[in-house]
Amino acid sequence: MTSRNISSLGYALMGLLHQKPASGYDVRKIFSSTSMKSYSDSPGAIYPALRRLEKQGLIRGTVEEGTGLRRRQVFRLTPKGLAELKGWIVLPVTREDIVRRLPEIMLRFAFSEQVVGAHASIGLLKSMEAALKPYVQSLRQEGQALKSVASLSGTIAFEAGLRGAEGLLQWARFAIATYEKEGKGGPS
Amino acid sequence: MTSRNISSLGYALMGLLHQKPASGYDVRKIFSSTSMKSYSDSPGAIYPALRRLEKQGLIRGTVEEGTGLRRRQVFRLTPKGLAELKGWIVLPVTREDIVRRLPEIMLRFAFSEQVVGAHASIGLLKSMEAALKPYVQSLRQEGQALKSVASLSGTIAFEAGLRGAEGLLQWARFAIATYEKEGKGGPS
DNA sequence: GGTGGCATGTAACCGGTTACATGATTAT
DNA sequence: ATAATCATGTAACCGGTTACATGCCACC
Repeated sequence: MTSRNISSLGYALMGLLHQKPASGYDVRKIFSSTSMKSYSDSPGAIYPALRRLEKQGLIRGTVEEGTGLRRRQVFRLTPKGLAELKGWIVLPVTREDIVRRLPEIMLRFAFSEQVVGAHASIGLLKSMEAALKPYVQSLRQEGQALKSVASLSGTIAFEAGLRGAEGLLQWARFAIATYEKEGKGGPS
Repeated sequence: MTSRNISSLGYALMGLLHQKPASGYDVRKIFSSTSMKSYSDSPGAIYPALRRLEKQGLIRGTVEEGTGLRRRQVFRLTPKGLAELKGWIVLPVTREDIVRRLPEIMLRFAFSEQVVGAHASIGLLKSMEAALKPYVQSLRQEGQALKSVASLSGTIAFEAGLRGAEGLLQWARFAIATYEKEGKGGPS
């Protein structure tokens, strides 16, 4: 049933609203001031996206009155929205995700612990690792073939992509180790 | 004069056509089979993009006949297209580029040597390094502030971004060193 | 009384995604 | 014959970008 016609921005908004109910303006400030700068803070993107989510029953906006300022509409995640958000987070990670939608994967991981729980975070990380391993492998092979035909700048640009993927794999392993250490010594 | 209404895909196409004249189908194969998988190989994206470039006089298509197959239209970069491509490649790198358009920057670098020359490659790398240094700096600061308020998965996700930026900075320095070594010992 | 920040919105434009369609040639 | 591959295209849809518009409040 989980309707999959929600953009990356839509999920980012739902994740934020799960942490804390907020207005469109609040969200814009978060996007422009924190490390979520990769998302647009333009009103032309955010307000329509909030309306769409509301129309789908995933969030609900209530007008706050009497605060002295102009009317402010605060949005909250609905139970349906929470279910949708959870479903999105626990999706398995494909190679296609790694190649073309890495920021979205990172967003899913960033939200995972608060929204679904630490077990989901570990699950996501292992899924990422599983997708990354053969990907790095294939990149290394492709790199060998490339060296003989491409320009120096082409080869070095490819090297950046390879290093990025290798670094990501190392990061995933470090993250898994961190979580599993946490699980043993930490709170039940 | 350089018209800046060209999408990232448009420049990718021009870069490929500079290396070697090709048909839309050729380009689709390149996108789907090489490390340029981050670009879409869908005909609905590529053929209209080629038409747009042709309408702007940046590329020119000629129909190849008599090869036995169906008609094949091979596109070539025009002088105007080459100038546009060069202008795009040597643009300075901004922080905004790093945060939101990194793949495009990498594409510019990959093409730089063949299209403009090694001096342009070095210029791009130094521009990247200059943009990256303060960016990594600010990320580190933000990371400190984040640790106390975010969830573990949030903190670790941020760490991935930080490592990525640090790795990129190291890569840029390695690339600069490679080019400068090359310049001394290599061919005039 | 004007500037700047708070807060929300809309409309035009553009380009990528998806899906469908077509026709020719080569291999089985 | 017919399936697969070569090769090109189009149309609907959707959402992000850009730019503009509005109105309230606080402060100087």
